[in-house]
Amino acid sequence: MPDWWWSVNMSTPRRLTQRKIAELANVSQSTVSLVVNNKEGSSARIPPETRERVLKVLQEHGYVADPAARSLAGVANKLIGVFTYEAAFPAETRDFYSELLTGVEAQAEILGYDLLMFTSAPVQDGRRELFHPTNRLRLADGCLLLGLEIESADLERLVSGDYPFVAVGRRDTQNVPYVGANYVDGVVQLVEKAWKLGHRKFLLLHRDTEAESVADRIRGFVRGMSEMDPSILRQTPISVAARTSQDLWSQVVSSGASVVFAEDPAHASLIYREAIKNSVDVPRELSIVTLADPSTLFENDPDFTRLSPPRQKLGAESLTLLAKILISGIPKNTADYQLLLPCELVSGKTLVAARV
Amino acid sequence: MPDWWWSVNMSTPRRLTQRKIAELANVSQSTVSLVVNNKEGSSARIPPETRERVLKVLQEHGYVADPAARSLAGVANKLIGVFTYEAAFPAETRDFYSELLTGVEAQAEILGYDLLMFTSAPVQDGRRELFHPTNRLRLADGCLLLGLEIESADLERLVSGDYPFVAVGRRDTQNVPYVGANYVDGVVQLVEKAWKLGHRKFLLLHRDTEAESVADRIRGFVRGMSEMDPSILRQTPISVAARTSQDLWSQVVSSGASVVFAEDPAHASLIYREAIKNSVDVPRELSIVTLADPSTLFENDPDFTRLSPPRQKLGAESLTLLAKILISGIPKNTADYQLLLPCELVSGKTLVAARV
DNA sequence: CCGTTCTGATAATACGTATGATCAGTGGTT
DNA sequence: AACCACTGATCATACGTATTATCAGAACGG
Repeated sequence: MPDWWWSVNMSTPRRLTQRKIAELANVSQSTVSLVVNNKEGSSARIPPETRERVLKVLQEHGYVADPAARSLAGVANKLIGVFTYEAAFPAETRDFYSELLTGVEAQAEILGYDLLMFTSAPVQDGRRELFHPTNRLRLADGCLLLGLEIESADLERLVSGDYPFVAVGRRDTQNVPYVGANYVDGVVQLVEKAWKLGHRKFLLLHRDTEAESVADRIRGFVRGMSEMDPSILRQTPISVAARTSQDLWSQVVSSGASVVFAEDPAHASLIYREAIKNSVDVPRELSIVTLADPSTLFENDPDFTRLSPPRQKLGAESLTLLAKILISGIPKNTADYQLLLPCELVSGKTLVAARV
Repeated sequence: MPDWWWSVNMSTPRRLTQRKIAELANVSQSTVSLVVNNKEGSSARIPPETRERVLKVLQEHGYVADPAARSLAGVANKLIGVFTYEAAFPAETRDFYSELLTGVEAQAEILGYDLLMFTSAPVQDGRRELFHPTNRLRLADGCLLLGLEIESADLERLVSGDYPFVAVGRRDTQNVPYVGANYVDGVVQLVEKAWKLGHRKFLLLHRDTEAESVADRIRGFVRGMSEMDPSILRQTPISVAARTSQDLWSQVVSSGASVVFAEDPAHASLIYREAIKNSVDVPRELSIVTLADPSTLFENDPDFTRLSPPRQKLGAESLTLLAKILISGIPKNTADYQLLLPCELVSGKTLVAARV
């Protein structure tokens, strides 16, 4: 950060304030406030004439209340914070966040919320830090948390701090409101489907992470396999995907699998390319299934048979849930505030009957 | 103002305030503030012991200043508003905004700004309205304006209202600070290049819009052509692109052009497909040049020879410029605050020598 | 005519932070 | 002793809005 930075001085051009409106309309500041907020009833009696007069002045001068002052006075600001553990827009992370944000944005538009992106959070080890000395969480009415992995410590601190928030994606941490994708059931279905197509030799490759969304998919795989045949499950390799393309391929070959479940589409893509290189026909000799939508970065990918988490809907529903929480207060029993949305199953072209 | 406004009540869980810290550290609130803001000098004398003691309490309780209160007290909030005339994240507009926002976000991270996306602005005729009764422009220190077209009225109002802002993209309106792409010179170069390759029959198709960025490209085309040969320019059609694929194609055919300058990559894409359909070889029989980067939505596009506006850089530089304005105050002479960045010229594969 | 209720509007205050003005004390100088 | 310079810290106030309590006057009922 450049060092002239902190010298920022808001040479505030004097704001248009309620007091000035009051002077112009020949009333008191209180009256203006009451008119602005459309109050009426026993405690705020304003006859139509006066109201009109004030409204006219307000209109003419394009008055807008200072949100900071409102906030300080205890009024919600219709401001939702959005925290992403990684930069949200760059190409690498775009596929993941962009869809979610599309949903969030659309819903924000509908519900009348503005979005506060916490981009100033200092980056530590490639990840943004939620709780830093100058975090601005409180500026927002509540906050959405996005990220493959979310620090459990952060979640606990938010919960114990009574801060209204919603995590996007299922979370293991206690009392965390979230909206996630139902990966378990989705993967179970995919396993069933492959099984019915005659596959018996499976391989599951997944990313090396503790993320709940990945764990859920593994869980779904295990459940699906054990529903089909527990003894086969026992011989089925479930491994972290290798780093290099070649190693990945040898994982596939040495497993002897007829169908690979690649949790990460990027891995599916690499495997597919290696298959071509090694003259292995996909899907006739090897079926590939992936458990998320592929990145747009990988062109020339086949139309993978896959699980498609409803990312836009996840974003939209998260915001809706947060709005609910904001209105009805922090929930005691968060179980009511934990939502799982079904994944779509995309047929694609990379899963066909196993060869006999 | 909508009437749900007041119904949302922040059941504020009592904040951790400077006063409480003060009690715990046995000092006054003022002292805490001074420590928090790291003040020193003649007007704020705090001996190391006291400072340490206060810092320790601050640390232990994880105190964070209320941004609303700070803002009210006149401190800049390091908050930059981002206004897009269309939704920023959806696929249709993603190509345009996403690159810009990537740059903005990266720079915001560097300069320590948070971003406020004005998503609550009501949509009128498919476009968001900047000045609406509940606009929250003032919540931000300043604002970035994104959009192919920007209402001149909005710009004037911002200027006359002394509101710090920067438009992304060159603007005709007086006294508007902006960071834009130098389309004129870029297109001139492209014209020269085509000319040197022997092309004499040109066609320029552009979108039907008053947007400055489009006008600049047309201007560049005209300048380039007239530098080559004014008499040929006079015979060169410069038209609004037709709506349908077929009409577009007949525009191309009837012009007899050996090279088409398609301002909008989407048009280039359609023309390319029609060419294939009509067994016209691109680029050997028809060269195609486009004046922006193609959308990722159109797959199977060739590698168009094109002008590539530095969108990420545009975003980053806009934020930098706005930051400068915030520090040094609203400029009187905005000429110093109008920046044009050079476009990159991508060679691509769709412009080759004209047939003799 | 007096107490009561109702009406229209305002005064006063709270929200949490930043900062210029101020104050009490201390040590030094003439 | 009177004056000054300096230190450590606090007081008081401003920022703009929301809201409660209050007030002056009118209308009303007995």
